[in-house]
Amino acid sequence: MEPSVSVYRRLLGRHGPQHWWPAETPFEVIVGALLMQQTAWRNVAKAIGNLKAAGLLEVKSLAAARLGIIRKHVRVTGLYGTKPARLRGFCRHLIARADGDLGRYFARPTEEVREDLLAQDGVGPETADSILLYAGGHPVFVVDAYTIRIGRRIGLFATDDYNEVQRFFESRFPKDLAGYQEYHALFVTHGKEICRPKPRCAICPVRPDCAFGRGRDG
DNA sequence: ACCCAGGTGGCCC
DNA sequence: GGGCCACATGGG
Repeated sequence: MEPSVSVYRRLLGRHGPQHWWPAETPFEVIVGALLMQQTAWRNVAKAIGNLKAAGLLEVKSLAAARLGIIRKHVRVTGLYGTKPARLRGFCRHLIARADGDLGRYFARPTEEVREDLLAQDGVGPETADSILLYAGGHPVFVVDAYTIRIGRRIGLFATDDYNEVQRFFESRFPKDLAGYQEYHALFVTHGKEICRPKPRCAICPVRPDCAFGRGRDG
């Protein structure tokens, strides 16, 4: 059995369907992806709630808002020296590029949209792919720290290079939107719950209830 | 008082 | 092109 498939099945069996991304609209996915960087989802949820309450969870209003106002709402997610400008800059780009219409923005070949996303300040490979996969409906495999950590520990691959890991999955796992969405979500859920960055000590390096059984990871 | 979080961009070599 | 580092709040 193809390893990437069996790992997927084990994660699914262990955690169940995740139904990601947790957002109401594609625009919320984008805002969430930009705010998510290096913080906990709980804080992103608060920030999104703040923006929504202020009527700023919409392309044009956010594009027109003052940085200080945006900062006030997203401060809880940290890195507020950069996130507000990136958020607003991205919205302005959406307007310039597609009149703020996401359907129109995403209506191009995947690679073209991906290049456009990567050209935006604050949008690296993971953020771009998350947006493509969860907001744009483009089937790209999202790689994140958990994907790399877990994949390496269970011997799926040895690299820690984003593109290599992405190719690993895209060339083995069936190319399917729902499957990609679910797989990435499962990696994150498993990682948050079990796969710690560093072993705390030699005696209890990992949690024992990992879906991959004993061994090194968890 | 640490360590970590679903990264990214800027430096330095 | 790879290897650090700052960015900043909130929670364990």
